[in-house]
Amino acid sequence: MNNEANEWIPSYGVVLEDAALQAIKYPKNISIAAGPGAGKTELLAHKAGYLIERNICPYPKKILAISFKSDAAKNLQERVQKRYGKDVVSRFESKTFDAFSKGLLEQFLHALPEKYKPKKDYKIILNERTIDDIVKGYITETNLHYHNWQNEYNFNQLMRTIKSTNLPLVSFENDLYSWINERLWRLLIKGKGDLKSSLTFPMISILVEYLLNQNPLIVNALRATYSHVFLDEFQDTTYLQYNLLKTIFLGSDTILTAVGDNKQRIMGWAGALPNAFEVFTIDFNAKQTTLLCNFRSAPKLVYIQNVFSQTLNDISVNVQATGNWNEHDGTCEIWNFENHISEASILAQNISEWMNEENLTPKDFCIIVKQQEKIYAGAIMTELAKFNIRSRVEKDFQDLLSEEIILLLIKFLELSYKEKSPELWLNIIDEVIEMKYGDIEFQRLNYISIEKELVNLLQEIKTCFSNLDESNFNVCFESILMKIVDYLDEDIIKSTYPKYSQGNYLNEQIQKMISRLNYENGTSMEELICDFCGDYSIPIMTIHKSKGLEYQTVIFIGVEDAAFWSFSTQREADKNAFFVALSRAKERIIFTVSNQRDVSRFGKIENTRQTTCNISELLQTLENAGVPTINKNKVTTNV
DNA sequence: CCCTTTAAGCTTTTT
DNA sequence: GCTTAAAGGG
Repeated sequence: MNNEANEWIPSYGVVLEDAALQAIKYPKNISIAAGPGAGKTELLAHKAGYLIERNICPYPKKILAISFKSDAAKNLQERVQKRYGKDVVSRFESKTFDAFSKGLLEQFLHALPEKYKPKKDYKIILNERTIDDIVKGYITETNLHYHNWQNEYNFNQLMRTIKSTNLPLVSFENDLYSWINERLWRLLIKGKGDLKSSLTFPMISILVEYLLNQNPLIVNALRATYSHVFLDEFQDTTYLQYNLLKTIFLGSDTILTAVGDNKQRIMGWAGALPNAFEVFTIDFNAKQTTLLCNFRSAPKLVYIQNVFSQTLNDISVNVQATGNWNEHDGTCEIWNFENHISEASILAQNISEWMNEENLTPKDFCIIVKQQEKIYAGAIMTELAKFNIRSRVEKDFQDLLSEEIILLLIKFLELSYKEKSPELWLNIIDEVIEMKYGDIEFQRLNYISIEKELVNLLQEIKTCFSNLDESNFNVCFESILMKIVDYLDEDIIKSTYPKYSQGNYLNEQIQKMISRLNYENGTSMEELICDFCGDYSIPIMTIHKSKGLEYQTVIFIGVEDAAFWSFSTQREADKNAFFVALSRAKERIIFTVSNQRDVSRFGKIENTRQTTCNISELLQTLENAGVPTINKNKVTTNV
């Protein structure tokens, strides 16, 4: 067996470094520090393949993979499918922490005591601000100690109280927050009048934690279901999530694999544990290992990342650039400007030249800012437009482009102009069969009539689009999308993806999509969809949104005190953020600094460099690694 | 009405 | 840490 295990190699001809192979085969709890570009998704996908193919995760046991973002969860699921196929992926559950706990709550709702049992059709509260109105609108009791309590509590403090609630509920009349909190929980769990039973995701975690503590049999069932658990982006685990993890798996035979990078811990302000890996290693007696390859960045950039990572509060290892590179490949420079106007025009000029000389497309670039995309990238968007280069703030599209219904609609629209793509055709047919005829036996399906219906739909889409009333685009396009929704059947969409049953959510997403389409007279369906998917635009985003992504060229605008305002209080977090931005680039990264910038949102041009937080420490580290600072002030521009 | 104090926004995910 | 609007006091 041991011998056999040593001979195992990853599928698909993928080459993994030794440390990764060891981590895949290690039979106990392990934590893996995987820096930028280390191939963490690939590692987990192959570990899943190894465990299932080798029967180390024996049938009918499963592997559970928990991520924080739905994109990451989906990505991992798809990678396992791609590398190891249906048999492996059918026993691999990749979901987000919230999806996992929501699933548990719904599956075991009956086991909760009546007073903590939400209604079956409870609503999810995403926007916590609405809780303020609920408290003021629905809690009518009076408190002897706080006659005017509605105006005496601090909203953020109340949010913290909710998230640190221990069940069963206790409340003291003379403790304002516990008093409100108890009433709020009861109110939200059961609803009142026209207020439906409603929960936030942190509340779901707390309820599930309580449920499991009260019902050891459910815990045992979970332990028996999952022989292995993968934890992705582990540095971002919150207190609630970690507790739930401990409640379920601590002391069990289930083997845990935690992957992540302390150096990319940028969610601390949102409640991530300060030392998740440390705590995990101790609690679960886990072995620690570190991956040493970077498959993303050119050698010079990896060198700079190594130097920078030594200034971070984490064990520092020298990572090796891996791939088809020459020793001197990679460009990193700091560009200094007098003001944001010259900065924008010089950058746009350079981007245009790079596109022409190196045959790059907009998607090879990314403009990253610390925060407030429209303020920091506003000027460059205008300048790029003068070169006929499109750019867009990706935030407005990212959420929409990860909505299941939007992805479905896009697929149908794509098929209406890509008639000769058998891959897309089969993919859609598969999906339609699963959604509409999932419970019908394989042999009894009438493929011919299913295909015929689809052909009819595509024909209708084409006819409708070619007869489009150009002055009334939104209405006409909506009718096209509604044809697809009708074809799939709204009720079936809602039962396949329950989130669309909530309120008007489905329609809202469709309306958002229509409002973001860039139609001018004569735009073809293909151009419309490709544009919507971002094929023609340079993406503009914050560091947080860029995490996990990579680009040939990265432009970081505004390495200035005014942008890194939290640097004096959140030094580590901001340094980590800077490291995340630095490590997005495959071949070239330019950092810009401007003496003046329009950052006030009220049209006041301000000095952005000299305040008290003094971010220049970061630039100094780069200069020490040999990064040149280039003064771009001499160039004359029309201001 | 003017002055001081206080709070919120700034970076965000999740069915 | 900095900016701005809202709220409270005299």
